[in-house]
Order: sequence, then C-alpha cells, then structure tokens
Amino acid sequence: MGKPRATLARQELVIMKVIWRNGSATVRDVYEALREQRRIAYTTVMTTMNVLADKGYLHRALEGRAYRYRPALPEDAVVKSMVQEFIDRVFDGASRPLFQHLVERERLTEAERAELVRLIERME
Amino acid sequence: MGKPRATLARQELVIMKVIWRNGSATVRDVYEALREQRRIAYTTVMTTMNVLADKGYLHRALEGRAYRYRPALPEDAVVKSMVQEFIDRVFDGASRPLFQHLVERERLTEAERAELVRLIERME
DNA sequence: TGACATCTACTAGCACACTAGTACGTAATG
DNA sequence: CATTACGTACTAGTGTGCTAGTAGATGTCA
Repeated sequence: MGKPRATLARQELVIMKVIWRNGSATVRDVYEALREQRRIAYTTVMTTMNVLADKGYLHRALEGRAYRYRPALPEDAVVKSMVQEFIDRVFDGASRPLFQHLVERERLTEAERAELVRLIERME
Repeated sequence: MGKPRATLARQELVIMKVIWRNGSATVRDVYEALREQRRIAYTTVMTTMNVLADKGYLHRALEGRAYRYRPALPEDAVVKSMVQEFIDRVFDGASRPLFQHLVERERLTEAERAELVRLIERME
C-alpha cells in the first residue's frame, strides 16, 4: 500500500482530479471522463489507478463486479503538499519569491488586486 | 542542441542554480559545490551538464582543457516558466487558488503581510 | 446456451531521470 | 620518461512514468 509520500505524476494528478470531483469513481468513470479530452486506453487508466492505490492516494472496494475508488486524502491536503514541495525545490523553501513571481506574472486588474489585498488582510 | 522546452528535472535544477549563482562554471566547479551537500560522482555531474547543454539550458565553450558552461537563459525566465507550468498542471491555469494556498500556508506576521500588500499595490 | 460486454491481472515496451563505471587522451610533475 | 591528475566520451544499470496489449473470469442478453 505505501504511505502517501511518493509524488503525484502528471497523469496521476489528472486522474485524481476526476475522482476528487466525483467523490468516488470506477475505472470506467475515469476512462469516460478522460476520453472526452484525449485518446487513452481503458487499461492505461486502470493501471494508473492501481498505481495510485499502491502509492496510498486511493482506496478501493469491490462494488458489484468492479472496484470503486475513493480518495485517501482530500484534494486540498495533496495540493498543499505539492505547493510545499514546489517551493522547496524551486525557491529553497522561501515563499516570498513565489509571491513576487505571481504578482508580476499577470497584469492584475484593480479589482483583482483589491481582492488579493483583502485575502491577505483576512488571514492572521 | 534543442531549444529550451524540455522541463528541468530535480537534479538538473540544482545544477542550474549553482551555475546561475556563479555566472558560469566548469564541471569541476559544480562538482565541488554539490560535494559539499552530498556524495556524488564527478562523471554524474558531467553527464547531467551535458544533458542540460543538449536541452538548450547551457552553452559551453572550451577554455583551456575543460569546458566552461554558461546559462542560456536567466534564472528568472526559467523559474517563471516553471511557475507557469505548475499553475497549469495543478490549478488548471488559475493563479488565484495558488495565492490562497500561499497565504494560508504560513502564519504571516503583521510586517510580512504589510509588505505583501505593498508588493501588490506597487504592481500595475 | 452461446455470443458479447465488462472488468481484472499480468506483461511489456518506450522514454527519461539519475547514477556511475570504463576507456582514453592530455597536461603536469617528479 | 613514468606516474599522477584531470577532463571527456561512451556505455550502462536502475527506477519510474506512461502507454497499451493479452489472457481470463464473470455477468448479460438475445
């Protein structure tokens, strides 16, 4: 099974998003959802979902003929640790430079800027 | 040579940071620097630096007996595209949720919060 | 019941990241 | 000149992410 520490690869994250959105899902559910975006084999989805279960990101339980997969962790927690890992890797743990990049990244409108400030003020 | 589009792997980024910091570097320079942190073989560093040159992140020129490597792009530009890629991958292109995570991530002091606000206000 | 659909397990190939060894050349040094 | 140090090219093994095929079990339906 493995405690959730191995990182989420690109496609794995895509699949996790589908399952988080649905609450739970079968391989077929995810397959259908991905199918709308691009060509992919049913077995590819299945393999990846089993990898996710191995990594500890998904739990599965037999339901009728097929397995139903459920997230082991809420999206928020996983994303949080991904942000942390990114900050560690790219900015050596300092979040300020990331802020800087974000602010510079896009020309914010006055309203967006105001909302951002409000967001910051609200925290403590 | 290849235009710089392939992504920077973890160790590749570590090496790029050393070179950005120094302006330029030989394999030995980088080797010595990494050596301070952990055990690594000289040839490992060399191989990775050549990969970086292949990917277009480094230029190299013979200088005496050894090659001297220089960044093909400034750190800022590379980090910027890494941030962009991260936002696309994790937040489907929306930077607001990342802001949210950052603000929530750490208990900011009053001074830090004020500075952040100043940072935002300064942008246009 | 026999054909078809669904689902799982097992296997496998390709790419790349990471690591380091081997071979070989040249420069320096005693 | 012989040995040592340094540098490069070439080769290779391991891990893992991504992809999909094949085999086989079981359920469904005409």
